[in-house]
Amino acid sequence: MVTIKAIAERCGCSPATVSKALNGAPDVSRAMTRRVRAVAGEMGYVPNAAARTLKTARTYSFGLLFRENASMGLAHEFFSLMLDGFKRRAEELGYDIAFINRRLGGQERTYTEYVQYRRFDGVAIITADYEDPQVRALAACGVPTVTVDDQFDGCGSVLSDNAGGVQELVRYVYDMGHRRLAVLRGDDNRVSRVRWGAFRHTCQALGVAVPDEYDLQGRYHDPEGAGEATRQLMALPTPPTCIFYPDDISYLGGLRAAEDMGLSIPDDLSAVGYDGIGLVQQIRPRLTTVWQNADRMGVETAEELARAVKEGGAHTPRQIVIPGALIKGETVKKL
Amino acid sequence: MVTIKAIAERCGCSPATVSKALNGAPDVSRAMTRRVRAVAGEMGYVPNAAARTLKTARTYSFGLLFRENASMGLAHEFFSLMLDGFKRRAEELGYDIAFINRRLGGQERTYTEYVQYRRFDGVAIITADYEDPQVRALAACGVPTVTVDDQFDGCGSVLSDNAGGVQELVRYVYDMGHRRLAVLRGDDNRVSRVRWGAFRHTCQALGVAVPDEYDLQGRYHDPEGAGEATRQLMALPTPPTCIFYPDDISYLGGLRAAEDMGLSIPDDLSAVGYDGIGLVQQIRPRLTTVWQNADRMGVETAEELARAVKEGGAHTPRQIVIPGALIKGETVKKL
DNA sequence: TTGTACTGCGAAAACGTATTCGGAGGAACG
DNA sequence: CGTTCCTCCGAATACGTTTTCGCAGTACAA
Repeated sequence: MVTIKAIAERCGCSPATVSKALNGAPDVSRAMTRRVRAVAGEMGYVPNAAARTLKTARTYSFGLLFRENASMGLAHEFFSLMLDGFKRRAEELGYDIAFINRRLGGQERTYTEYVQYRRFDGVAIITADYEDPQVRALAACGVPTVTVDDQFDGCGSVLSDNAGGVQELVRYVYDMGHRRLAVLRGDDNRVSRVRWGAFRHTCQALGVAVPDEYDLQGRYHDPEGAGEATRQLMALPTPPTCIFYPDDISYLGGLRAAEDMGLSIPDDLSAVGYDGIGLVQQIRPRLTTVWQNADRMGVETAEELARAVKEGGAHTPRQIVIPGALIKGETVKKL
Repeated sequence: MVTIKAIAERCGCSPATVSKALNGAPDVSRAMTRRVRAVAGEMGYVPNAAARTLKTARTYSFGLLFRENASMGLAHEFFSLMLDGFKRRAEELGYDIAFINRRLGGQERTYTEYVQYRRFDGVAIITADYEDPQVRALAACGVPTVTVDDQFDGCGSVLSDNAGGVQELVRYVYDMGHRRLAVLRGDDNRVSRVRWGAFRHTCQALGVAVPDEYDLQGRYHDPEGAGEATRQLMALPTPPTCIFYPDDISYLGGLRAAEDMGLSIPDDLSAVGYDGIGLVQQIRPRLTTVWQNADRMGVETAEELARAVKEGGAHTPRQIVIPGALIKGETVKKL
């Protein structure tokens, strides 16, 4: 490995001058700068990140925390698109991405300790379990942090406009003539509560009553559970005319269950999802759903994080809300 | 930030002793070791990765190269599941994961330079464009490397058993009575060539002739293209009885096209895919396809990489082939 | 001539850790 | 008592870089 010391010898100058020349310091002559850079180039010099970090206390890299014990994790298009956007924008801004562990030299440690060990400039918490005390500790440990789809004191956050999306979706279904609306909720977390609140609120504003038996607790990305819920709903004396599934994947379970019962979507039953997953849009009937702008959420996460790092203590964390878009498919029948 | 020097003062010993005690060196007494560790614990000591790396020339982290200009990239379940397995196993083995760029301090550099900059202990090339000269240079630069679904000299590799999978698939379709088999190929790369070769070879062994008009060049994960190909094939004077799509997602395009033409799968046309994506298995008719064990491929990649790092020059790179599994769905009709 | 200002460079220290080597002290042995 | 051996610890050095500060030299003005 060639070091600045070796370059200094070849150039007949000191290592200090080499360092300054390579970094474009003003107190080195143009001639010297050119010479140093030429020699560095021909010797194949590559700086040493560890040495640089040790000296400057900066790593130019972001730590990324993904939930671990999740059902889908990375395999969900929403999260992978967000990661893609985050990674792309962070790299444009000059930051690298590394995953955050809780393992450190064979031993189990906390996220916070790991982040201190690696000296990340900033931390993005993309889909962790926000109830986990370790996650909360990490968000509060002083390293610039941005959370996605949840909100902590002192941290920036990027939030999908779930309330707006649900409202638009409910209004659309209402406008199509539906009055008997059933909802299947996802796992209990902030996103679910926001969506459910928006659902109830919008229904109320429209004068639509939602009886208890139309309001079911379910899980995200659980086609089997959604199928079971669908059977249960359609067996009621007065079944709903439209079911709000917690997400596009769960809807697939509902679709299967409906077919098994001899019901056709949308002729016998209307249905909507949430997420706007590209793959699901490929199947017939095309699902009416709300598309979440996952890529842009990742991009905004990177930008907010970069701002937080750059501005340091002077930074005022922002709450960034990203709107989605209603996809009018073929699964809601005009009544 | 508390350093070993601070611990040394509190313990009344030297930094060297602290370092040795924390690392479990044999030449420090049990009593001293206990005391140092206790003090380190109560002072909240966390080692500094940069300093350690500078001294030891090891980072305990793997660089990960994902293709950049891909249509899907991370958003494909196959790759995200593989990444998940890779990450999980690597962390169990004590390695962290970071993405590989080609940006370094604002400037565009090569992958190789970036890897040298970060001093990764090993590199995994998961879905890069293997024709890219930069990728080939990285694989040849001396850092322990494992490639997935392609093979380079001197590097370990983890390969999906595409030949075996295709062969099993073709035989199954043949056994179901089909003799007019059409194939839509994916983008031109090693995997496609292996699959196509296995297809031709198996057909030949079974005495099935594949006319040129049954053999189409297409792309991966391209439902529109697959739909177009399907229309083209079904417009032939003697259309095929079964179409081999390059992957599960492309099949969805075929399914739509068939429905548009008033054809029912599998009654009027049989179809098979490749990948075994969970989401696609949720839809009716359930697709007959070959499931690839992406998680295990990721795990094996991590293990082979760890071996290569551990054994250093003495390591003999392995070719690890991971079998898939035929999923007998409902899209191939018994003739 | 003296004084002032600016330019271009280098010596040296520092970041936090791991490792080598030697020395002090004690125990065991002849 | 002298010798050898073992245990435990610390001084010193090195890893590669950045940064501060001072110095020499030159230019310019008074």
